[in-house]
Amino acid sequence: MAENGKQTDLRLEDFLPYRLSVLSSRVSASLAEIYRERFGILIPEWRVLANLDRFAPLSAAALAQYSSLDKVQVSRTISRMVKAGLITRQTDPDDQRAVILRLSERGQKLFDQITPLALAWEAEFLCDLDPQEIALLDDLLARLEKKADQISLSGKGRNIA
Amino acid sequence: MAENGKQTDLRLEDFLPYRLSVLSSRVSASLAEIYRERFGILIPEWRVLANLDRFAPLSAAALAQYSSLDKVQVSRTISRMVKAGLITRQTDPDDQRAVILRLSERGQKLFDQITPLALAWEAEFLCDLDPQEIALLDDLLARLEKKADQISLSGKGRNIA
DNA sequence: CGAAATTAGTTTCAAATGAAACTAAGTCAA
DNA sequence: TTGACTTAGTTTCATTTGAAACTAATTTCG
Repeated sequence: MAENGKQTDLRLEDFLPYRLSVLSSRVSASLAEIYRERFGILIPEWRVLANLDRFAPLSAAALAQYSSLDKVQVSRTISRMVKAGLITRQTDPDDQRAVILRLSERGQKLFDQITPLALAWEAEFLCDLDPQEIALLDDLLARLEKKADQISLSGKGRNIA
Repeated sequence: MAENGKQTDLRLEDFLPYRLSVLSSRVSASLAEIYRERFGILIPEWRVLANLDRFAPLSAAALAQYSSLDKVQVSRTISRMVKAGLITRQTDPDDQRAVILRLSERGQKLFDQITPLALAWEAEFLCDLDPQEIALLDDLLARLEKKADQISLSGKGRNIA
């Protein structure tokens, strides 16, 4: 974040990639603690719950897409969640390679319990910003997300998960 | 990011912790590729270079503080960098437990080479925002960083790295 | 002083990660 | 068809990670 126009030194704490990394890590760590302590799940489980709540039935590949997890993570996460009775996994009759994933009743209930806490955490996190500032942040992030997509894509054919 | 006031559903792609995590991952992956391909170093190395450039001489503990790395990461990173001839590590004569870390000439030269590319990457990343928007983003992030510190600290006595 | 507690940094060990290999199923084209 | 190619998801294996244990040095205070 070049506060001044031509910056010759580099202050790491002003460098946007560093700031995003530190901020994101702290935010994730704080939320992960809630998910784990109160509900016994990890962040990938949370992402799966949220996406199946909205989009089920979903294949593992579609779930990976929606949740920004790679296919190995998805495979392991759904195995854990099936074992824990949070989701159901059945073979797709139209394509025996694929699985059809849905929330179980237990998974739905868990998601419904976590969601208010997650939203409350977010609200608390944003409580010093007024609605206009939140809308601004939303817009700025959306534009940076778009830019990051461009940059990622230009970085050869890597799949960014 | 509750665009609407009382949100009953949860769209993961609007959930700020998720957005930060995905954005940060992509940004870090893109930069890490530059560091690795063109200079053969990892992100922890980059953080060490940047902090020693500004603050050397530094102990490992101080470096951990400045770079938001935990002490194990710092220990391993400085070992790699000493081996690669990028930094020097000497025992502090005033405290034989502690080390005194400095950039070597080679490390300084490497840092001076990487910095313009890192800043150029950041400039490219931000190129769709005008200076006023960048200042705004800077301010919003600073406030969220402060909030994240509060939340982290309140989460018992965990050391957040 | 000298025993207990603390601190700096390293090492160990068990868990998490992800690239690449793999299995099984489906598609395509000759 | 049927043999080559692609795709879905899982497993393997080597690497990365970080908490906890450890070593060595310093500080505290009885």
